[in-house]
Amino acid sequence: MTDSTVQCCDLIHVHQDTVQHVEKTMPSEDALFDLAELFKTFGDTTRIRILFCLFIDEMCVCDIANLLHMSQSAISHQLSGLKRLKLIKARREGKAIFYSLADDHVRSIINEGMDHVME
Amino acid sequence: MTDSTVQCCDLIHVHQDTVQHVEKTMPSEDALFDLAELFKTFGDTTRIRILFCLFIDEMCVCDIANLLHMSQSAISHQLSGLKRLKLIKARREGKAIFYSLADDHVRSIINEGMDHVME
DNA sequence: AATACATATGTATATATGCTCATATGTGGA
DNA sequence: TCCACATATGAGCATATATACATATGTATT
Repeated sequence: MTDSTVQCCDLIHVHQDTVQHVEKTMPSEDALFDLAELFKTFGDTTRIRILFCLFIDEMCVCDIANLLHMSQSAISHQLSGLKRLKLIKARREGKAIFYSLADDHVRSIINEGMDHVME
Repeated sequence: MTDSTVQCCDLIHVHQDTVQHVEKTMPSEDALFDLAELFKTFGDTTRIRILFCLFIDEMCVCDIANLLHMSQSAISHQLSGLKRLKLIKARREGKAIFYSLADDHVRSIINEGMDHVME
């Protein structure tokens, strides 16, 4: 029994080739962290609703707050997180700051999830 | 100014047609909840790593626990959540219970996310 | 410069969540 | 039936997080 063979369940279910295959295809710790952070971001109805708003058009903070019936602070905090992950971008116009989707990848990920939920 | 026109930012940025478009395309509360729950599930490195294991082959609980160097209890708890969302399915074989992906949709959602993270 | 407005941000709090530990359930063998 | 093994599950704890509240920052107008 080698290091990469896992002994468990009284039998050896996971053999060396499977273990190696898993270890080869398992993303790096960094990639796993980023991936989890991305999905975690989509894992909140407020953020998803914000993104659905931006699917239609760019909007300023109070536009979104009004549309979603939420406080300016709550929306601003969430926008800050979305911006940190580069899912949205900001554009200043006078006193207002308009947010829009950074790229269409966001849309396709969420649509992919929606397809699964709706089926 | 009608009900569906939002007054904010001293100017009316969001006009009636935009508001209506958003309200039309915004999924129902139930759909938003399910969607968030789905992404929330992918938003944890343990669960993502479990799914990456099952991408390769079906595995029993202690297989996964060994591979991921985690406790049986922790893995079992997470598998329970994944099963509740019908992302994985279980098959009993004697004392062991083998888990596998419920469908390939899971794979495509995660791959879509991975594409975004990796670019 | 002073004020008003739009947004950002720090802090606090309530809730959610992931893991551990202990224990229960289910299965097969002696 | 008794025991060992694989898994499931309930409770508790530590951490993470979403929002509210208060306040700071940045911009335009007068």
